[in-house]
Amino acid sequence: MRLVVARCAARYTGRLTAELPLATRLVVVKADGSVLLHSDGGSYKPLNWMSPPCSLAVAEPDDDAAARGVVEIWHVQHAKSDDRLEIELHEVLHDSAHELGVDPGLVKDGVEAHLQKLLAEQIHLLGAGHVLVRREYPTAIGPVDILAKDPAGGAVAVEIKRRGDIDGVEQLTRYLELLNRDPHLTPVRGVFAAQEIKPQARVLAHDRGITCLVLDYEAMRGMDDASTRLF
Amino acid sequence: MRLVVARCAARYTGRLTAELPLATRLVVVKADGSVLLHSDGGSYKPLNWMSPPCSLAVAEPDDDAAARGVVEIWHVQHAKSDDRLEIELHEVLHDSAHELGVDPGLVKDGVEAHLQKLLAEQIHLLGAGHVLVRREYPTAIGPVDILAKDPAGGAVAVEIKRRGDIDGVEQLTRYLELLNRDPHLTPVRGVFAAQEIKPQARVLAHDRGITCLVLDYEAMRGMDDASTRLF
DNA sequence: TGATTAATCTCGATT
DNA sequence: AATCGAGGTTAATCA
Repeated sequence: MRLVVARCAARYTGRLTAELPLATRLVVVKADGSVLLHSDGGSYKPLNWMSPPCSLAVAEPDDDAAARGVVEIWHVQHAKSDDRLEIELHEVLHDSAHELGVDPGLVKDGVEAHLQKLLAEQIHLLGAGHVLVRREYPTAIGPVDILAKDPAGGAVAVEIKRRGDIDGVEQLTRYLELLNRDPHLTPVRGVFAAQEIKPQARVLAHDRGITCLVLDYEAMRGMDDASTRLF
Repeated sequence: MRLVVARCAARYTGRLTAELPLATRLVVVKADGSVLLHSDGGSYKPLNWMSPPCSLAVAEPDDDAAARGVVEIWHVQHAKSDDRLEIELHEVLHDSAHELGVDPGLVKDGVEAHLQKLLAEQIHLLGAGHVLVRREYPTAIGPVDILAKDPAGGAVAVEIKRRGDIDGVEQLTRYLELLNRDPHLTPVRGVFAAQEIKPQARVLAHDRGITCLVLDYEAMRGMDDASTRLF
């Protein structure tokens, strides 16, 4: 990886044409030849970039460009399309190269999946006497996280989220609508379970007759550890 | 902007939880405190990041962390949510800071401008035998996008929009009113050209005797590429 | 200003 | 390989 801080201007042509006026920016050249142009603000999206696979060719400026103060011109050409990025370097303030090696990559911890597993094992958290029917109970619009039965034999559909937001309630509502069309299941009660439930979601859920259940992830994991330790 | 190349591990908690195992990466700290963790591959999206507004606090490792080889711990906390990014630095290979200043930002060449250029080059899209008179044909209330002549020698005024809405038709109507006062031009026919024309605009245009022309940007760009490749 | 939509989207999963 | 859908999306546009 090569890091260059420089006063530069750039032009991109491809899906669209765009220009970057002269300013001081960070230019990152990754091992695969891809290039990122970052300013000192904004979010993670670069001002301009070239995705791999691409090639980088460094050229001397012609007389005209040199007269404008250009020191070097970088031509970054995409390998599979005619997308190109042209960077005019006017003043290089920093230039360093680093060996980074291959990255093991991001490991996403499926807290939501874990919560589902734990709640299935600790189904009594829905209330005493509840019984698990199954996880990932299939419907036409996708599986419901958990289907259970309450002590009276009534069906209970559970939607699990890490953060309980309005769209989670909407999702559960759609499932309930479908499940209630099944004469063997109806009436189906809804439970919206999450580590944290937003006030708006709570109001909407209440309005639709859906029960809210706040899950204590740490406590549930503790229970899980305790039970596995017993056997 | 601060650039750090380091062997590091990271953990994010927020909408989801995710971990980055120990590896050598680029850490970018922008002026607004936002942080990017980049590997030496992939596209412009960082492996992990924190968007502004956020704050960065550097802490000494506790004994346990120090025993694992941690030199420094960075706590990056989002200002408006409980999103947090924790970076454990194990070995700092590079560390430099740079003053970048404010960036003027990306200037996208408007699709509308590009459409005008393309339609001027592919003026036959108005119908066989049409000839370009000029782009940006001046009138008292501003320039008409394109003035052309049809095979019979009649003047054609074209208004180009990305999204054809009612006010675009109104605008073209005003131009036509003015142009038709010129005895050398009148009668001037109107063409309302856009990538997409709203039904209301289409009805109004038809009512005023204005022709609607839907432009296929991709196809027109393809034509442009083909023609430039020939010469 | 909040909602909606497009993006040089990216990224993973599934067909 | 191609397509589909979600994203800690981001960014622009519209009401």
